Amino acid sequence: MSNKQPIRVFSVDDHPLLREGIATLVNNQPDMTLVGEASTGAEATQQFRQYAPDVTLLDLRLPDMSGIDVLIAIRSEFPQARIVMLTTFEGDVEVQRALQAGARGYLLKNMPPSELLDVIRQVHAGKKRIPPEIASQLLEHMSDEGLTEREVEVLREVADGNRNREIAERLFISEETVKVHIKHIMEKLGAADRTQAVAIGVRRGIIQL
Amino acid sequence: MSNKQPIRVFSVDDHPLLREGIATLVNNQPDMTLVGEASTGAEATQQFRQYAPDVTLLDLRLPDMSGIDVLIAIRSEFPQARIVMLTTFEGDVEVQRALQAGARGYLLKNMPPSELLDVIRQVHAGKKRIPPEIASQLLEHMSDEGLTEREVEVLREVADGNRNREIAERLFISEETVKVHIKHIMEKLGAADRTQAVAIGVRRGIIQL
DNA sequence: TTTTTGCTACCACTATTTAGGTAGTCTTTG
DNA sequence: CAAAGACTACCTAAATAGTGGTAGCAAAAA
Repeated sequence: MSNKQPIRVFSVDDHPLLREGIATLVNNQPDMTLVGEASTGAEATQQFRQYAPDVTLLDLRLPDMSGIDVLIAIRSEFPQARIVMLTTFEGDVEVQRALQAGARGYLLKNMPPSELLDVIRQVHAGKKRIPPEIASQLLEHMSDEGLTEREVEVLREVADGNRNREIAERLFISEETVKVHIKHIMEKLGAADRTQAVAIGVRRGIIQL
Repeated sequence: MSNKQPIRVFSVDDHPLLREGIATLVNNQPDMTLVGEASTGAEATQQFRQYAPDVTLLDLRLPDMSGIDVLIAIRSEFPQARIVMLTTFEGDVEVQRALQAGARGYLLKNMPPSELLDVIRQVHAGKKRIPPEIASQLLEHMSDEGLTEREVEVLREVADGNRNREIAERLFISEETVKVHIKHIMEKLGAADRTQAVAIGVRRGIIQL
């Protein structure tokens, strides 16, 4: 039973050097082959159809679109697709959304290669694999249910240095309503003021600067 | 004259996958050899003495210390060291400090491998090499001379959601002085309020969340 | 259908921030 | 040594932000 088909791996990342590293690593494994590479979301969905990989390594941030959107696009067409999200850092909001969207694994790019190989094998075997340090982060913020769409929108305006009156004009609502939104944002994020709300929002990946 | 010694390259980065990619790429060039790798600042300075590389690729963010501090440490011992900074993103403050500290090149990690090889060869030949998109960013903010140490300190406190009174207590100065600092910070960064000052500070790499 | 959630809006009041100016001390630079 | 920059401090006044409570409406969920 040692003559199984190798795991067909597909890598999507806009860092050529990192792709090169993944390629070298994967192709050095007897039970894996890298079948394709893509550097944008558009390429990714297109090449997925072409190569039908067993496991896809998908960067969270791509030049043309969010990795999560790519994930959703691929899974809407291939619901059985096994996709592992790869990212440089740890905004827990993104993790949560990725898992809800059907990611089978989540990896930080600074992890040892053995970890990556392990996750590929586990995910290929049908399991899910999320590293404990990420999982614990998730649990930590399960309680504070996320911001609503509108609240995120307001938070973005706040981060741009707009005052409440300006935000009101830009979003076509009253200044009082803006205050209400900001109050809720601060409550949910546990922020003392709007500035810390922005800081926390960035740290958690709710908004990006 | 085709039988030159190969360029001895040394790579310092805490991302194993990226190091693997660099290693593969460099070792595939006829005129280069990778002579060593390090993943922390401590390892880096130690191994630099050991390997005496021609060109060093140094990540800006390392787990134990800033890449700039490593740069300074190495160059204080080996002033002729040719070091290229590598980073994922573009906070122009860091670039400026790295160049002032004697970096010979500055590269974003998402650049094509050919660019990396090009920079290695140019820097080895004694030239400096900064990509135009980074150089232009530098010029853009040359005018607004940077924040002072104290101002950066205050900006960090602001980002933590502290009010002026709290910042005053934490820094053992009067609330009025805090106001003055924040006023100067906003002027220098071109921010409309403290919140935007934090946002801009993060974007420029002055502070990190 | 009743309940909940999200978005909207207003009021009153307090707290905080921002803008403007002046000025002393110390260190670094020319 | 004079000049410049950095840090400190105080004052006044206006603008903005934050707190707390009430409430209507529509859509989604129970």
